[in-house]
Amino acid sequence: MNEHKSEWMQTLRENGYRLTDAREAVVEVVAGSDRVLKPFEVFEIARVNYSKLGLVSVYRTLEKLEELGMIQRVHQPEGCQAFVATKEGHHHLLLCRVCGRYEYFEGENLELFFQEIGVEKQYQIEEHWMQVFGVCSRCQAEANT
Amino acid sequence: MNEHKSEWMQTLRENGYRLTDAREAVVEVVAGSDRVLKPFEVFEIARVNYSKLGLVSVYRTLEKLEELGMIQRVHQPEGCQAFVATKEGHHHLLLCRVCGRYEYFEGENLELFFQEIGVEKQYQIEEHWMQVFGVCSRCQAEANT
DNA sequence: TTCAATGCAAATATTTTGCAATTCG
DNA sequence: CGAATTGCAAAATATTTGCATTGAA
Repeated sequence: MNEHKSEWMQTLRENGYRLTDAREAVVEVVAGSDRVLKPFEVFEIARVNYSKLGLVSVYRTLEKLEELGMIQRVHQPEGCQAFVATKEGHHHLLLCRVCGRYEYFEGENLELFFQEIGVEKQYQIEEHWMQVFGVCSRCQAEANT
Repeated sequence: MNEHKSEWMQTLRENGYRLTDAREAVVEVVAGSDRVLKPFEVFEIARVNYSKLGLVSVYRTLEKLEELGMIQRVHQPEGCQAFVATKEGHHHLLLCRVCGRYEYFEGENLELFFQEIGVEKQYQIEEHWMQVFGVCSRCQAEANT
């Protein structure tokens, strides 16, 4: 998972941001997670390794990571303040309602479909969000225990 | 648009809720709107006709309308605390980024597609969200003025 | 050495809760 | 009448901002 970490730190530097301990701590947690994380969760986890970390720096770092397209916001029934690492290209999210684990999937002709909707409804389409919720295999297995 | 109003009031009554002036004011605004509305916007608009209305009653009424499936929450880049009237069956939302106007569209084989994703990824699919953003024809026209 | 970045505390913004007064049925 | 609902004020949450201090380059 953490192939992302050095890459993200690199990108931050390239965009004129300094590489601080606080940023590294946040990047490490988010880049290395296979689950959706809320700012406060990132704070709690990152703080284990870097106790000086402040919650505000978590918010500020997440903001930059989102701005640079490394992470994206996830919308869930329980709230919309969680993030996941972005994947190259345009992909869609599949989320486990129980544990928050996530995966990406591709929607072949969806782009075309949305363009057609735009023509039909006379909207100039700009973007689309798609998320699918369910229970991942591990959580299904656990439920049967 | 306000074919909904009496229908919603009816449904509230059928579910054991009382028909109060506060509820009527909120229902009238949300049922009659062709745009996405935030709780505070509902409050401001509804208050014009019913000045005694409190913001808390708006929240509480919206909660009930959502619970009974008459309205649904909309997720947007700027926030996720807006609501629209629900449409029968499962439809997807097309939203104008500029004015907040909304329309529904149908996704023919999408259900099947999501089931397939579930099999492939071994997820037990429960629900999906899809929203498309763009600029509606009226706002496009205005931009050229 | 310089200025971006930090962490704290305080300020905002949003939503929820407690409660006495009101009102629907 | 009695219970559900209201609106206010206060509390709880979540996020942002101001600012003196720290630290990366």
